[in-house]
Amino acid sequence: MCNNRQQQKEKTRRTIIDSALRLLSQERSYASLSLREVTRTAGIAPMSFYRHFEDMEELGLVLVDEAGVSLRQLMRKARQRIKKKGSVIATSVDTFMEFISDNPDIFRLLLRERTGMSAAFRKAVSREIQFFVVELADYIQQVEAYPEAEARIQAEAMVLLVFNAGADALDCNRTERKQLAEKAIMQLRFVAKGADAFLRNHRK
Amino acid sequence: MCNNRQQQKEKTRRTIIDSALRLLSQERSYASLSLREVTRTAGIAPMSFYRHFEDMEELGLVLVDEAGVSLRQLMRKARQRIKKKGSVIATSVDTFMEFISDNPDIFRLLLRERTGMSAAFRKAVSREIQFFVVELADYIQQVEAYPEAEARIQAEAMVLLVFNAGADALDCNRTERKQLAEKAIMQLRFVAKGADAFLRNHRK
DNA sequence: AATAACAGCGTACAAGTGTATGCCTAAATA
DNA sequence: TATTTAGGCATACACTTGTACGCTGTTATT
Repeated sequence: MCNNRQQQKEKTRRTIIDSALRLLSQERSYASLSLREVTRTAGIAPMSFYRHFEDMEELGLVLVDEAGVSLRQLMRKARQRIKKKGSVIATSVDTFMEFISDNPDIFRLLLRERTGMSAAFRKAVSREIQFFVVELADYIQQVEAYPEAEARIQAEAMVLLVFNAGADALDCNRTERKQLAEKAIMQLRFVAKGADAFLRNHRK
Repeated sequence: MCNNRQQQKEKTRRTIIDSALRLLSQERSYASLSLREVTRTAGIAPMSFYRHFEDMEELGLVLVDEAGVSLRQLMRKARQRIKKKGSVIATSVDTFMEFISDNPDIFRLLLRERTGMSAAFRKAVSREIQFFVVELADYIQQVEAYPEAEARIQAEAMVLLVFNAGADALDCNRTERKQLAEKAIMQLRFVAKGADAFLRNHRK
């Protein structure tokens, strides 16, 4: 019965992960976190870190994975809401902003560290964001019947705008956040309407 | 005649600045640069740094200023070209990409470190980028006669898209860069056309 | 010509870092 | 019950970091 053992290990593993996230939630870049600092706030000895992760880099990639899971939850939630309510754009942006309010730490990792860091890290982050883009591009292709390439380009623009609004919103209060959301919604409408007009013109 | 003295000082000051930029051009975030590392590549003693800058932070802000100067040069060049050639969007994006090719180090600072770093740093960077936004918003207001708020929102979207393309282009070869430019151009056209259609609709 | 200013250097130190080694103890296996 | 396994810890080592102090030698001022 190797249960108690594994449970304990998993528990301290989570402690490490949560500690890193907590440190990240202050104004810190992941690159500036030291192994010792993480173990210190986790309440374990520095060397114990290696029983769970090879590197700080490996921990970082795990954090990105966690963020990816959250992102997919977010997509699911947005889809559900869109089915009920009408406006796709407004619903999506609001859902996104709500998620940022609820668990800001994990989003900070993706949003603020999308650039910087090591190449492996950047690659992992952009991979997670690509899920968003592909999903949205599929949706656009399906609903609007655009060519794949144009749908993709439109989706990339929209995701970029939303994520940027999210990054700005991270350190804002509720009312500022609302303004940012409205701005993003308008920008997305520009893109959507523009793509529509543009492709309608060029379709023959 | 206090000239030779000042000249020499200015010279090593530049050496420090250039060394920092050179280090930045590799895959490094500014926050990860150490004072000693900068002085080492500059070929001076660590303590000599303090004869020129208070801090690494102060050096960082100087670098941002330098980048700001480059940005304004870029704007001037783009305006000149627009007067001669036609397409505003394509000319602007191409000019931007050309500038990134010519002096990538200074742009890396703005593009890649737009987020992250200290609050003072982020503020300085976004201030420089705001110049771009304001300039573009003015242009839009003037040419298209949009309300100020909408012109601003449109300008922010466009600048974000261009800068993002620039950031992606930093580590690309010529042909990839060309593709990114084309993508950005299309995205900007979406925004421009969309804003047009949107505001035409709502103007009654 | 005498003096002040000052850019730059070498040394030194305290604090922080990653990690190698080896021990301890409780759980898992035999 | 005896033995192995493995998570966790303390110690230790070799670095790197920022910066305080005092000294140079050259330049600028008087």
